[in-house]
Formats: sequence, structure tokens, C-alpha cells
Amino acid sequence: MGIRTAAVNSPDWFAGKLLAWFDRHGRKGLPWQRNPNAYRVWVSEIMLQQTQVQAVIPYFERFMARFPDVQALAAAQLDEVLHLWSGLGYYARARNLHRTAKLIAAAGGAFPTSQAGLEALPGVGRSTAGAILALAMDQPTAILDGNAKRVLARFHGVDGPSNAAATLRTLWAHAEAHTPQTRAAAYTQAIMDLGATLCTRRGPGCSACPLAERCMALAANRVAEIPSRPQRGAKPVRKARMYVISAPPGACLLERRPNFGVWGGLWSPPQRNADCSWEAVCAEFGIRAATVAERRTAPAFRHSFTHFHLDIEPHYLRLAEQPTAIGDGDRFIWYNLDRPQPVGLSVPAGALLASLKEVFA
DNA sequence: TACTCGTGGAA
DNA sequence: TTTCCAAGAGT
Repeated sequence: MGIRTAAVNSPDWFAGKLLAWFDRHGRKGLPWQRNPNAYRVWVSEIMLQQTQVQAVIPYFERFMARFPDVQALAAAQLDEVLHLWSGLGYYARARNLHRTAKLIAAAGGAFPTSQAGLEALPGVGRSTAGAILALAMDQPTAILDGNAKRVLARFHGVDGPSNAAATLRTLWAHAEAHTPQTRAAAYTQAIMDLGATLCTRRGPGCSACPLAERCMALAANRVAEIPSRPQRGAKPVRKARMYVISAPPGACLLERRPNFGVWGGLWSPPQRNADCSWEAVCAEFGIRAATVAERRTAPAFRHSFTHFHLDIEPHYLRLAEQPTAIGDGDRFIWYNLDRPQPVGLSVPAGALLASLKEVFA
């Protein structure tokens, strides 16, 4: 009887070593670590899903300056939320964030304090719910983000494919078993910090690792192989025609994309499949043939995404004397004709600009 | 279960 | 130039 009780009530070797390391080497100056209330931790955790810390920081700062609390976010228009998100990717996160803010504000403004209550929120899964409970409320709830997966897989020698269900079950069990009853917030930050700064995917610093003494992957000289990589097929190629339609005074015609799929809810130049004709596009947007001043096709270019290649065939349709100035920023920002400020984005500007310049140089 | 959803940095 | 993948979740 005594062994089980002792294991549950006292931090194990793993958690003890990790916490001691965290006190000396952990990250403590990240923006969401100051005033870590549920709202700030929630927003940061959503932004950090599949997104590196350095990319998130400026977005988090701008977001908090504009939406300091859940009521401010709930009162905003989706367009503005997406605008502050544009460039960060995975826009369903922003739509879910806005939807959840409205739900919470309508329910009085307080976040759920249970795992189940948090997981019921759109965009909040098991790991994000665990992170909110641990980081904002110091509750002993496990997380299993990419860092924790790597640390636990190596420490316990879990060598199955990192996305397989059996592997995830095993890793979640280890995550639960190591999470201490006290200092849950520090422990949660610690396992992420170890994974991010020492137990990295490539070139891990095992010589400085507080867990090295009992790390199974290190003992077996298999640190480089664990976690094993999921096998992938070849990327498919998708084709699209992009219509850049300009009208006076120097405005671009855009369409708001539906709230699903790629760039859902953002504004972009009309994109059609490869068989869409000029006549069909003009008809759809109410453009009379007589008003078309110029009609050109630019060379196609490829933009590679994580999961597919997109071969884009740019088309340019000018409706009056003034040519449209396409912003030469680092991103392809388009303009919502109903609003003064830029909203949304499409593919990076560079590739399309280079393509158009070959025609309009 | 397997697929979808983005972007920027690194190799 | 291409591939990989990082504080995952939804369907």
C-alpha cells in the first residue's frame, strides 16, 4: 500500500530533476508569462499551436494591445481578428478564438476551471486545456505538446511513429505520471523549456541535460532516432488561376473567402480552378467587356506549402487608366474595399510580383 | 484513422 | 530548390 501512495504524493525523480533545472535555466521572460491569467495563457497557447515562439511574440503583443481581455475580443469583428492574425497561419485558430471569446463573454466572462469544460471550447484540445489549467491556475494537469512528446519519448525510449495512436497513448500516460501535485505551472513550463532549448530534435545537448542519467534513448545511443519520423507520401500539386482585377482609384477587387479551407475568412484575389475563363470571372463580378482596359496573363509560379504545391497562374485585369499598385511588402496584403485598412493576405507578394513584372516591366 | 490547415526558419 | 517541422485541433 505504501509504494503507490508515495509515488502519487511526492514528485518523482523526473519531475524533481526537471524543476531544479528549470529554476536555473528555464525561460521566464516570455510575454505570456507576465500576468499569466487564463485569457492571456489561452490566447498564447492557441497562437503557439504548431507555431514557433519567435513567430508568436510580435503577434501576441499586438493582439493583447488591441484585445486586453476576453470582452474586448468578443466585441470585435471577425475581420479585425483575422487581420491581426494574418501571417500567422492556421486561420481556423483565429475563428475559433473569436467564437470562444463570444461564448465566454456571454457566460459571464470567466473561463472554465475543469479539463472537460476547457476541452469543450472550440480550438481547445486536451493539451491546450492542460496547459491553461497548469500555467494559469497551477493545477496538476498534463500537457503533451511537441516538446513534451520528444522529451518523454527519449527518456522512456518510446520509439513508435510519433503520430501513431499507440505511441500517443503511451506518451500521455508518461505525461500524467510525471506531472507533480505541486508546482504544476513551473513543471509544465519546465518540460517545454527542456524540449525547446536542450532536448531539441537535432543536436540535443545531452551533456547538460538533467535527465541524462536515466534517459533510455541516451543509454541506447538512440537519441537521434527518437522520436521516429512519420512516413509521408509525395506532396500533391494543386492548380489555381488567380485573378488580379484592378479598378479606379487603384483598388483591387477581392473576394472574402468562405470560413473554411485555406485562408478561410480572409480576403484574397479571386482564385478559380484551371478551367475558369475570363468571361466567367467578369460575369461573376459584374464586369462589362467595354470597361476592360487591359487583360494580361502572367507566367505561372509555384508556391510550396507544407502539405501540397500550388501552381498559380496569375491573371491581370485592369478596368481603367490607373494601374493597380501591388504592395511590395514581405507579404501579399490585399485590401477589403469596404474598409480603409488592409485585411487578410494571400500568398507572399514576391512570387506574384516577380511574375507580373515579366509582363508589365 | 487519416487528412486538412500556414508560415518562417533551418538544413 | 526542396524538405522538414514547430507550445495541435477539427473533421
